[in-house]
Amino acid sequence: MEVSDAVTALAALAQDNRLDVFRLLVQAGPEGLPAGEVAAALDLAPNTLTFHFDKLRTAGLVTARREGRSIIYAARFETMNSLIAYLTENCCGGDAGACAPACTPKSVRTKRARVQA
Amino acid sequence: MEVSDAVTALAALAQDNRLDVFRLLVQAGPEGLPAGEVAAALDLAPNTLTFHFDKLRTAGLVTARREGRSIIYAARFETMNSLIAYLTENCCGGDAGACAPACTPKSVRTKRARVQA
DNA sequence: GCATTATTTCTATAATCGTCGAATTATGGA
DNA sequence: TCCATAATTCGACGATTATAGAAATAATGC
Repeated sequence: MEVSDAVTALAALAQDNRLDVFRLLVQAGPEGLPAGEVAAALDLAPNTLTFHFDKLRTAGLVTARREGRSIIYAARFETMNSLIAYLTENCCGGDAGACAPACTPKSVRTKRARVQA
Repeated sequence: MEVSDAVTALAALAQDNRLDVFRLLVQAGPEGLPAGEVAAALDLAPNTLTFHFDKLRTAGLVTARREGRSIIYAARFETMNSLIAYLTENCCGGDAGACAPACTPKSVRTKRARVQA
């Protein structure tokens, strides 16, 4: 992931409502949610929501597809992966392992020797 | 980590120069770097740099201490950890493991099917 | 075609952002 | 003390942001 891509993704997530939107979409899973449902869940005006969706889509964090009258937005986990990977690398840059522990989520175990640099 | 803290930290990193500053400080390690050295390395005006340091400090991502005439800024890995942990959790919220592969730094292989990046 | 629903586009606005020039504070050395 | 160095504070500026109201577009059913 490029620096500029990281900045774009970070900026997309650096706003209350957008972070809420993204978390909701992550929770919803790969099938996503219609824009209207997101609007209802988070109590956001439809045009405001479009504005935020645009930011997320530009950052590659969500996809949009039409389904009947609705437009379904879904989280793009790949991009989120790349972002976390980027942050992890840059966080651990000089002092490897400093951030590694935090990167072991819930049930998934890697329990491997961390990067040594 | 609270949602608002995450937003603050994300916003702090969501800017080219600030992300560069933070990466430089991470590279420099726990001892940190004098502001002037950062300014020289990234070719930033001292007052502009102060502005950015303030954002990073407010987000808890860096610390500042005076040493003679210089003020030494250092990355706070702890906060970065919390941020990555927060993102990892919220990224994998509905679909645990979806982001796990990305959290394995550099040379560590999981040899599990991984989400395409 | 017309009405309804779902979402976007357009226009406007207050607030915040990133940068700059100039002045100011703080420290150390002659 | 006076001077040079290091960083901050202040005031200003154009640019971007987040939101809102009104109108426009797209899809569906009658």
